[in-house]
Amino acid sequence: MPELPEVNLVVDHLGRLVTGREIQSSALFRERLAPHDTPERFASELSRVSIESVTRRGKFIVFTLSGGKFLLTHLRMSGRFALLPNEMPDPKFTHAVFYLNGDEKLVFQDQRHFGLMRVVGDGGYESLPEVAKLAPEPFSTDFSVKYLRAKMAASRLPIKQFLLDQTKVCGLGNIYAAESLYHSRINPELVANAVSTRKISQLHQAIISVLETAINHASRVEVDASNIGGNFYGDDADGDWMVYAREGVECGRCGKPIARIAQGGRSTYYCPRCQR
DNA sequence: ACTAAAGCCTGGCTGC
DNA sequence: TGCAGCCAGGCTTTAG
Repeated sequence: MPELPEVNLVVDHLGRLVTGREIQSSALFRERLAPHDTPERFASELSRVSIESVTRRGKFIVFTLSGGKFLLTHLRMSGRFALLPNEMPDPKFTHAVFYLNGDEKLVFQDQRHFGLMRVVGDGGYESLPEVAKLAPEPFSTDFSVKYLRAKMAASRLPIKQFLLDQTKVCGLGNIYAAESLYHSRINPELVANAVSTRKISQLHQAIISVLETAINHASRVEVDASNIGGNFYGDDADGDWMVYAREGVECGRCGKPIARIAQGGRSTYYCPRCQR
């Protein structure tokens, strides 16, 4: 489900709700949520520890715990959290529960079972392969035009699919990849290494501004503690999107209907006139 | 080293 | 109303 701005929102709210609190005990109900841990180890590692901070790297959520431990979480398509009173029954699709001080529990729900958790001890999470190979954070100076140009020069993927590769650009998903291409007026089927230097600069700027706009939008949204999923645009709202999920709708710039094509088994939305 | 396709899951929606 | 087929904002693994 979530892309960088949504994960950012989840991290903000979790940080506000659970930073400084103690996890008294934990339970893992679906083993494959945490394939590196047994339910026993998951429960024992995540008991009597406090949550020092909640941060983000790419689309991973990082709980920094006392004792030098971390809990790395990825929401994938449908993962979300809820902070609930202990006496409430666990909601549908609850795969892990963290019982906090104060008679509240943080539950992790995941309808599609794609989400992942991993308990990390010595060595920290940054050296884990799935984290180490991530591209630089899009708001960092490491994510420069020069960096993007070098990565694009080495890829023969259509630019849309290139943008979804978290080792090349991190934080974009299907929505914001399409939006970034719309704003920089690049055809999604254009091969990455064929994009002009000038267009690469525009794309670089578009990625940052599209993510910033969404994060700003998210900051004005109230989140219910019982549904911390980051879906701040609602299920079928247009959001601020110019192309995503707008097939057939007139382009906001030129009036031509937005088109939808399939790329790598995913839908891509774009304006055939503005994005030649 | 890079790319294409299948796979992981469930549920909601559409069209017959 | 039922049912098949499609779709969904992510990522990994396997095969080429």
